Amino acid sequence: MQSSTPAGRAGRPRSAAADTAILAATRAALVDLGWSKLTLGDVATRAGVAKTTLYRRWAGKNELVVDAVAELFDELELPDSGSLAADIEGVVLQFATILARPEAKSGLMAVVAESTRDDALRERIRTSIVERQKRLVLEGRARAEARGELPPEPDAAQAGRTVDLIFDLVAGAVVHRTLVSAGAADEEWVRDLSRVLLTGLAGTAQEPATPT
Amino acid sequence: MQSSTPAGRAGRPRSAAADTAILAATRAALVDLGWSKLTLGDVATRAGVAKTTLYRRWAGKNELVVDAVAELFDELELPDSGSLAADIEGVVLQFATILARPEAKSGLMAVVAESTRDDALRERIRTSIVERQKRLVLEGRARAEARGELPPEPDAAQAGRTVDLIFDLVAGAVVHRTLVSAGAADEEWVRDLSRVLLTGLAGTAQEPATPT
DNA sequence: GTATTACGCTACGAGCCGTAGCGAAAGCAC
DNA sequence: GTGCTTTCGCTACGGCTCGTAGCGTAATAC
Repeated sequence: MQSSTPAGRAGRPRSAAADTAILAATRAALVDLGWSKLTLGDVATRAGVAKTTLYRRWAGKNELVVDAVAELFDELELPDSGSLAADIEGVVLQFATILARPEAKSGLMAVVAESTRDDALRERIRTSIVERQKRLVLEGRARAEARGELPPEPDAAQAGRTVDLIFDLVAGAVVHRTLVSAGAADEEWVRDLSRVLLTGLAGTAQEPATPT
Repeated sequence: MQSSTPAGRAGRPRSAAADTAILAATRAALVDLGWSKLTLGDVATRAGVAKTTLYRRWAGKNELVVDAVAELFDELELPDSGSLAADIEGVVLQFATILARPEAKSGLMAVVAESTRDDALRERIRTSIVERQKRLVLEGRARAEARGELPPEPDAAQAGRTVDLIFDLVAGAVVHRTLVSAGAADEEWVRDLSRVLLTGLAGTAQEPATPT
């Protein structure tokens, strides 16, 4: 591990404590004020740093909030529950729990909205938040195939498309449920969701699961 | 149409032309500037009205953009295509087409983000945009039951939950695909989506393609 | 005609933005 | 230790947008 001066740089190193303080202050400000009323001056005051320090490290409000929110999603893990349905329900519940926090809600959606007009920002969101969680889908599918719950997908292109689709489907559903419908993504809802995902609409009224 | 003076109000009536001009100018400003750089002064100039006129009709940026975006989604219709899969694909493609427009993307997501801290705004979004489209799910399910494609749902509470779930699932998936993954919600993607919805994950590889 | 309301215009204080400039502080190389 | 380099805190600034107040004028109902 290279120390705080990675590449022979001389001079006073940047305070790592300031970084964490700023990101924490950003999340606190998101909770108290929301996206629109959040000002960088206020964040700097909360973090105990000067406003200029903040501008030296982040280009603006968008990038700062992306980094502050990204840390929230790093704790996501795929529980090994023994069945595909339980795996899905477990990880979706984790995701819903994170997304229920006010700093995640207002922050994430706001930067996504901004990213529609800023390709660099969208890439930052994808690499630091979204793409890192796609591993959960891949891992879940691999486990399900090993258990015999899902047939192996021979076509690689089709498999990739399916992974992307599942990811958009699950993440989008939780987001829409939480933010737009303003409903709780609780265990009952997650159970219904996993049932539809596994058996389809026709299977919702019937007895679920019973994998071949 | 009732004239511009609905209930015995005296005095000069509000210009209906100004309303449409303002909403159109708002959408144009969303395309040119996006949400964050959109200013009410600019919208007023584009619409050819005074800034004070704008403030007399809308409380702020949020409410204005909700109304401006809501008009985009009124054209949604459920095509009678003869099968549930085709119905789903048709209406999802319509939704995706609307959401691909820049004024819909940036405007809708931004107000949704704001609504996480403003209950009145979220209600406005739900009543003027979201809830009105839930009829599509209800109508599609009714048609599918009539065709025998879906079993009737005896439990009313369960049926309501399923409708909400399907709505969150479909709308959320299209939004996530379009905005976060930055992929095209084209015919191929929609076909995959409807297949997963109808047959579940296990069915995706077993009965592929179904080439038209 | 008269009352009432909407409209266009101007002007204003307030707040935030993003940057510049300065002196001081904190490490690194020697 | 002595320098060198970079970061830090602080202050100040022009510029922009906000949302409102005030005024005279325009348009309609009675």
